[in-house]
Amino acid sequence: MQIGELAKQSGLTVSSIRFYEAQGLISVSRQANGYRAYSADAVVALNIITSARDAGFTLAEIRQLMPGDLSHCRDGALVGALRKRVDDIRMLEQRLAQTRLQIEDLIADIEDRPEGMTREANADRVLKRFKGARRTQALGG
Amino acid sequence: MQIGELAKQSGLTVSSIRFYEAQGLISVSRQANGYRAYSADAVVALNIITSARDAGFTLAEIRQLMPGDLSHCRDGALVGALRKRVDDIRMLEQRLAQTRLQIEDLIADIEDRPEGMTREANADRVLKRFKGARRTQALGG
DNA sequence: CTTAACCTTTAAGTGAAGTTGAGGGACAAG
DNA sequence: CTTGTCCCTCAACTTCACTTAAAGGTTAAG
Repeated sequence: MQIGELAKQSGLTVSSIRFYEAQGLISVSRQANGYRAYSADAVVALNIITSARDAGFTLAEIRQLMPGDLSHCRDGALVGALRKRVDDIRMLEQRLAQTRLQIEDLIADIEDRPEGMTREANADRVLKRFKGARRTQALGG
Repeated sequence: MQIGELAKQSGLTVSSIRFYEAQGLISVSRQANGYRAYSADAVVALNIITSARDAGFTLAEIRQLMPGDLSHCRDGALVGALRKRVDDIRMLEQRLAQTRLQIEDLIADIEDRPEGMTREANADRVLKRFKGARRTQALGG
């Protein structure tokens, strides 16, 4: 598969794919003419990258997480790579769940202001809930 | 409250708060000496902005969504956008969970290698399953 | 009156994540 | 052998979300 086809299948632009390669997130072999030659795995890799990015991982973080080439894994190495993938997905899931809970709390706070409560009283009420709920906010890693 | 105090209470920097103001996300009145004068509501507003940003909204989007006055939060645009984001995250979580289960099954399968099968034959067997399993993955979004 | 900790503005700088453009090569169809 | 559509590299540009710097005003304490 050439880069244009991969772009279509992954929904990314050609330039983004080249950019990800330059950043060390993916690697690729070349045809005799210098064109990049991708296997179907590349679509999966790009989908993982996109999901991770959507979940708030930086490209630098994703570079750490991405296994090199799954097809070169043999026996123990393959299981190792798969386990690592499972761990990565678990991390992603945790981050997503946390973000979602934070938003759900926020919606509840916005909507639950009791009738007749002053803005200031509500602000206090909301603040108290925030301080409890928003401890684990930082996305960095 | 002056801007330094608001920065402490919100966990943002003074410069971020001024930046948000310059971007039209918040407004503020002034003391006689020109200093910004914030009410307790500002802390809540900044927490909403931070949550929305963590959820992937750009500042431009947040500017559209932010109610001018917190007491009119029921107006719905903000809550509606937040709910949609929650739905998106839920879908992503489901896909990730499914992918993870597939990989975990696969690991179990590898470790269950039939007696007498060479490691290489097993790797081939597993890789074929892997490619099959990942076809239904659709992590993107 | 000085010092220190606040605050003000405007402008420029930074880092992440790409996008765009220049200048060219590869290759199939007519 | 031109035309068109792919592809290549490399460098510059853009957008977003801030941060930092420069130059100075305000206020309380000693």
